[in-house]
Amino acid sequence: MLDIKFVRSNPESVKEALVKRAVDLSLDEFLNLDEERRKKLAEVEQLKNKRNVVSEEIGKLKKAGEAAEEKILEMRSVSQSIKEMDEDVKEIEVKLQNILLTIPNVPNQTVPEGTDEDDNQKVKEWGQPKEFDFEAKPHWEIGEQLDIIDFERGSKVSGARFSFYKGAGARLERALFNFMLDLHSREHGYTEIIPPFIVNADSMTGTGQLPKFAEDMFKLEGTNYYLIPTAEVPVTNLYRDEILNTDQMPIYHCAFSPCFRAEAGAAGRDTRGLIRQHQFNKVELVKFVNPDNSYEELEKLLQNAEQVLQLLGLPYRVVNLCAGDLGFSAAQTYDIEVWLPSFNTYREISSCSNFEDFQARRANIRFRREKKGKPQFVHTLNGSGLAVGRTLAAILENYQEQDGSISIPPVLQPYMGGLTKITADK
RNA sequence: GGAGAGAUGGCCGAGUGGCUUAAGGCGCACGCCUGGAAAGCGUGUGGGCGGGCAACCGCCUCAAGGGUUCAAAUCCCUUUCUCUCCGCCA
Repeated sequence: MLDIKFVRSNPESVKEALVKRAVDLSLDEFLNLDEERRKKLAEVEQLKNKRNVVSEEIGKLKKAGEAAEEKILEMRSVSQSIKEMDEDVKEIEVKLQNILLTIPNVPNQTVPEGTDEDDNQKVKEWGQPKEFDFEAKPHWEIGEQLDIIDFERGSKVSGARFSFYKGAGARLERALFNFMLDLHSREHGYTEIIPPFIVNADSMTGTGQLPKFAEDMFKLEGTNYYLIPTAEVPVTNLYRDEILNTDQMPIYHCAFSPCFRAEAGAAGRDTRGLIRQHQFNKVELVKFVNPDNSYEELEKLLQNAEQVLQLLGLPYRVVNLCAGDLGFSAAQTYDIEVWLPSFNTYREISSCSNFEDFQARRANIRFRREKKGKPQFVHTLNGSGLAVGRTLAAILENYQEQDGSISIPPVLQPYMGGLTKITADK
């Protein structure tokens, strides 16, 4: 959410940002409502002041045993007017809030212009895509042939975009997220969190999923609960409505969670394999930092996520998302894309963003620079570190051998009980 | 799930319709005192919104939302959360 005072005093910058993002939204209604609200507010506050003053007089008159009927009658009608005007103001405020909640964040200065992913700016490439001297198989075929992933029974038991991990596949998944959590908590200074996997609507609003993206999520029928689409939601909302002390900042959390996504607009896309599932595991990195250095923190966050791929020996590239491809809440985002041989291309495996104070304002997360200073909003950042299912897919594809087996990356072998290879016969 | 009790400022805690612009204490900040410190004394000490260049002024805020009243922390209703007991349960 943008600061209403910022929108009021910088309408041109906001309009420019909307154009840059190719979002069709007129600010004029908002600006008019804002002016109307302030006008009515001044009027009703003046009446309330009168009521406060006169009510006190009535109290004194009554105490002194004097008549106060006339003033009481007058105040009765004043109170009625206040009630009506309060309703008007409230109505305007609801409208303003509804608009404000649907205005996306302003992209930062360095975000490249562009309308879709083709305009994203390549920042770096790491590793060489491996040349296979046989035909590289897609991970779903490998998974089925090794009997470590079962898509068919996933469909039977749940539906499309669900799957079972089995045997060495289940163990590999577990090895991956344990490896990631150990790396981030031991080497990178993140405090580990296991959050609730179900949250309320306030939390979804705090991070920006609601009100605009309700159809992307699973809501539990008859309740106010949602399955989380990422650990970002519960972990960012950890400090909702709190004022943090400077000495506890910056806060780094890493969190494991399953993620649940309705994939409403993705019918027909990535229908096979692990790339686009309704449920997948992810290790998420979340930071709460001082606004002064949030962009340094973004670079460090990106490096922490990249490190996972480097240690796993998976080739990847980093792109700086253009304005048109940027998520609703983000001011800047780097995507990390891993090489998938069967797709013959790079696919997103992590998204690292600085939200500046956009989420902090929605979720009301503040801090004080000095002990007696005014509270101000923190900057929040997060990034996948990494999406576990996609990482597993990347390992199956990049580490496949001609005989159909999979070699286990050395860093994972301790997590696999020393196993170095997954073969069909086991 | 059943029965009951609660929710007041950073913390503890008073307050059952107007003398509360939330008592008192703790904590914190500043000052006095001191060679320095402690103790003591004094002053100050939440958040949001609106107006104003500012000093400052006004409004709102006693879990949240509604209601009664000229006037609500206080009375009524709803919701949320916490605690106790019972039942069930990984």
